[in-house]
Amino acid sequence: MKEPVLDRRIVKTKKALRDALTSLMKEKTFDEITVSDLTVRADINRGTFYLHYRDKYDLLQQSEEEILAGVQKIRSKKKKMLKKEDLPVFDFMNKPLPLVAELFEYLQEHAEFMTVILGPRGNPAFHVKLKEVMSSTMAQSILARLGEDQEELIVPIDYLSSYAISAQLGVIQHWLNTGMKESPMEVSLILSRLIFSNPVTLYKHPKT
Amino acid sequence: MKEPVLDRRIVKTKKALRDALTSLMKEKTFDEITVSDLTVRADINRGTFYLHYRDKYDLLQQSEEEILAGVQKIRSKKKKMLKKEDLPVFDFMNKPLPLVAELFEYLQEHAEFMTVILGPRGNPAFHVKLKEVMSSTMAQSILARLGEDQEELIVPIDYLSSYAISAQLGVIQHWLNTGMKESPMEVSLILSRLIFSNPVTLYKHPKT
DNA sequence: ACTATTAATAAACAGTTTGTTCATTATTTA
DNA sequence: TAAATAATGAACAAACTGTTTATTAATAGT
Repeated sequence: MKEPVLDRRIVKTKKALRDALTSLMKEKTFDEITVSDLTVRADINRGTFYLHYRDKYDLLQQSEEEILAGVQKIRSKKKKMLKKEDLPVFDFMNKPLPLVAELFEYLQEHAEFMTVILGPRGNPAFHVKLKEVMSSTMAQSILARLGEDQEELIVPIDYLSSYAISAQLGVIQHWLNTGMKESPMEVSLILSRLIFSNPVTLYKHPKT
Repeated sequence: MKEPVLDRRIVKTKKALRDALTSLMKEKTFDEITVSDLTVRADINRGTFYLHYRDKYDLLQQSEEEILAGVQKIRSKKKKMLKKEDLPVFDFMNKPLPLVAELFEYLQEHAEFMTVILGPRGNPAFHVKLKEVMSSTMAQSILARLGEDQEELIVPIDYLSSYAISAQLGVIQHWLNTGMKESPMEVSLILSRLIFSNPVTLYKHPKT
C-alpha cells in the first residue's frame, strides 16, 4: 500500500514541512500561514514545497490522514473489543475500556499535532473525520449495540451517538489542552466512568 | 452600549456582507474566501468593505460576537434557572431543562450562520467561545452544583464539565446538520434525557 | 423640499503571495 | 564513481490585499 519513495532528502524535506506546519499553527491560524512561512520555518526552498505538495491544503490533508490512519489501525483491533455479552459483567467503574487506553497512548505520541489540530486554531473538518473514525469503534460500538432494539430507547439513536462521540472528543481535547497531566490509563478510566454514569451515579456514595 | 450609527446604507451594506459570508461558507473554507468574493456576492464595491471592516477576520468576528451576545442574553435569565433544591424533584425525563428550549429557538432563528460556523468549514475558535458561554449556564450550572463537594466525585470536575459541554454541543451540531427536524422543545427534551441518563437508564424498561 | 453630511463608487497604486519554470548545484543510491 | 534525482535560486505573470483619490449617490434633519 505504501513504500515507493525513501530517498533521505524527500523524507527530511517532508518532515521539516510537517514540523513547520505544527509549529506555525501554535502561532497563527492555518489560513494566515503562507507557503513562504512554511518554507522559511522549515529552512527549505519555496520551490521545493511544490515538488511535494500541491498547496498548503495538501500538506494539511496529508498530515491529517497519517494521523487518522493511526487511529483506524487501533480501531481495527477487533479482538480487544467488547462483545455484547460482556456488557453486564464488565466493570466500567474500575477498568478502562479496552481500546481507549491505546488511543490515548497514540494521541500522546502525536501530542503536538493533535493539540493544535483539535485546538482553537485547528481544523473542524478534522474533528468530523476523527468522529467518523471513532464512531465505528470504542465505546461507541457498545452504545450502538445497546441500541439494537431501538424501539426501547427513549432518545433517537443518532442523537445518542452524536452525544456520546462529542463527549469523548471533549475529554480528549481537555486532556490535551491541560498538558496531559493524567496518564493514558488514568484518563481512559475517567472516560469510561463518564460514559457509563450519569450525574447521580458519579458519586462515590449515591445520595438518592 | 450601542446605537451610534443607523444610516440605512450602513445597515444594508453590513447585512449584505454578513449574508455573503454565510452564503460563501457553504461553498468554501473561510480562508479560501477572499474579500473580492465577499463584495462580489454582496454586490458591493470592494473599497466599501474596508469602510466597515479591517479585514475578513474582522467581519467574521463581528458576526460571531453578535450571535454570542444573543446566547449570553438567554443565559442571563436567572429566574428560569434550576436551583439546587429543585434537583431531586425535577422530572428530567419528561421536561426539558428551562433555558435550553430557548437556546434552541435562538439557534433556529440564526440557523444558517450557526450551521456553517459550527460545521466542518466553521471556526473552531467559535466552538471554544460558545462552550465558554454555555459552561456558565444551562445544565452545566447544575452539573457544577452537583459537584460542589468534589471530594465525593469519582471523576475530576473539570473533566465532567468538558464532557458534558462537548456532549451538548454535539447534540446541537447534530440537530443543525440534520435540518432541525425536531422542534426546539423536542430536541431540548432529548438533550435533557441524555444529560441525566446513562446508557442503561435510556431504556423505557431497564433490563438490569 | 433643501442642503449639508456622509456613504458608496470606480479606478488606480504598490506590496504580497501564489504557482510555475528554468538552469545549476548537491545529494543519494546502487 | 556514475547516473539519477532532489534541492536551489531566480525570475515570471496572475491574483489578492489594503489604501487613496476624485466623483457620484443617498440620507437625515430641518
